[in-house]
Amino acid sequence: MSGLREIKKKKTRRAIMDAAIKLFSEKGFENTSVDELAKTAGVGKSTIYGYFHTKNEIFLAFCEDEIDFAFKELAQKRDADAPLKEQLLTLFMGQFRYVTKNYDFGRILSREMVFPKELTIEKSNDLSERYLSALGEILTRAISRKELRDDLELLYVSGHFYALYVIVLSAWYERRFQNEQEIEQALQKLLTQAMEGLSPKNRKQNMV
Amino acid sequence: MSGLREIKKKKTRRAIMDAAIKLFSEKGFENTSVDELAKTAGVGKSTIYGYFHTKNEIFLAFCEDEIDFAFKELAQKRDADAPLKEQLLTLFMGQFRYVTKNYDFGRILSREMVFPKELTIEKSNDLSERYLSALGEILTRAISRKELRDDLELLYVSGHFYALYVIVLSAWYERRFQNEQEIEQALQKLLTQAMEGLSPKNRKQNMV
DNA sequence: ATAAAAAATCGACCGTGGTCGCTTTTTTGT
DNA sequence: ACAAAAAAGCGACCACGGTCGATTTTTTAT
Repeated sequence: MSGLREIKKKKTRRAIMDAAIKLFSEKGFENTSVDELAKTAGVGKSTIYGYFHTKNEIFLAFCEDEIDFAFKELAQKRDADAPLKEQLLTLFMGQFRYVTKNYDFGRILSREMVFPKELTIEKSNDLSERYLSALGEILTRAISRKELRDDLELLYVSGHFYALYVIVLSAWYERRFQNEQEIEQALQKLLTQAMEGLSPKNRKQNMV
Repeated sequence: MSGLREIKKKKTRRAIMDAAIKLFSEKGFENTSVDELAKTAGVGKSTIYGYFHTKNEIFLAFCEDEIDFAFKELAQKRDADAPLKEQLLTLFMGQFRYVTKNYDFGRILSREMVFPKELTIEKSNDLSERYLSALGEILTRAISRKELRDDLELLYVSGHFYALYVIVLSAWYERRFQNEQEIEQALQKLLTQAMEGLSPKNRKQNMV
């Protein structure tokens, strides 16, 4: 038979992840060494590297779980028929709060998601995909409500909004904003700009 | 007198930077160790840390020089009265080419610029400032030519465009695009979206 | 000119992420 | 049932980034 090996692998992986969740949550990513992780998981150090390419990749796996949770929570409280801008604001602010709950946590995650290293591209893309599909869903509904142009590629619209979120997050890490409120205002302005357009030709009324 | 100390400091700094330029260019950032840097510069290792907080910060200083050069070059060949979109495209594609000349180089620089660590925030912001002011200049002229709305905060418009550039760069690092041409097309689409707006209300004609 | 204070320099040292070659466990083929 | 092959596990080891305490150089004050 051949199941045994697979079962053990699952178990080992689980043990590593459990150790990661415990230690990262307890003492943060940077203060947890791989040696410690190995010891806590009850495996050898190189065993860990048989399951993950780098320490950062362990972190991404850890985030996957977390983000899953955060998204579910968000999905619950979000109103699928609220105005687009409002929904985007809720989504992004939720993510912002989650990501910056811990300063370093957010930076590491963002770096890895936005500018991944070769080794972590795969894991990183899993995460990005999740963002984009959450966005895509919101946008599709907005299109059908005629709140959004329907002549564009969805991915580029998602990308556009996502870009604005990323730049605001970046500004936060550059210390251009001090608090959540400033972030929200900035996001608001940028979203409005995106909707109305930057060219003088198009702007008219932005009433109903 | 008191000049002596300052003079020596200048010299030491220069020596470190020269070593950095030499070694980073020769063998790349990741393959150059600080020990090596110290030896080449003819100083002790900790001396280096008296001038820079981290290895990454040395890298940023190195980039400052490089970017200076790249911008100057760009400024020469750019046509200050070309259509806005064209100028932005030239600027961003120039930066893209420069930044991705070496894969790792670009990633490290981007990470540090977009999501800086506390220690490197200052240096990182110097660089961002340079981008934003280059952008600001182009945009100001575009506003006076009525190519751009004049009722917005300049920083937010710069930020908006910069965001689009960053997201395209990110997509490149995520391997969503294969070559320069795809990058350019994507950038083009996004810039157009930004100008025309994403709301169905505003879009009309985009002729003269 | 000289001594005390301040600043700069140094390399031995530390903890860490990641690798290497060897050992143990599981699978496959007969 | 057994041997050979393959996979998974291991911890000693390495190279690197960064720190520390002691030492040297420069400045300041008298």
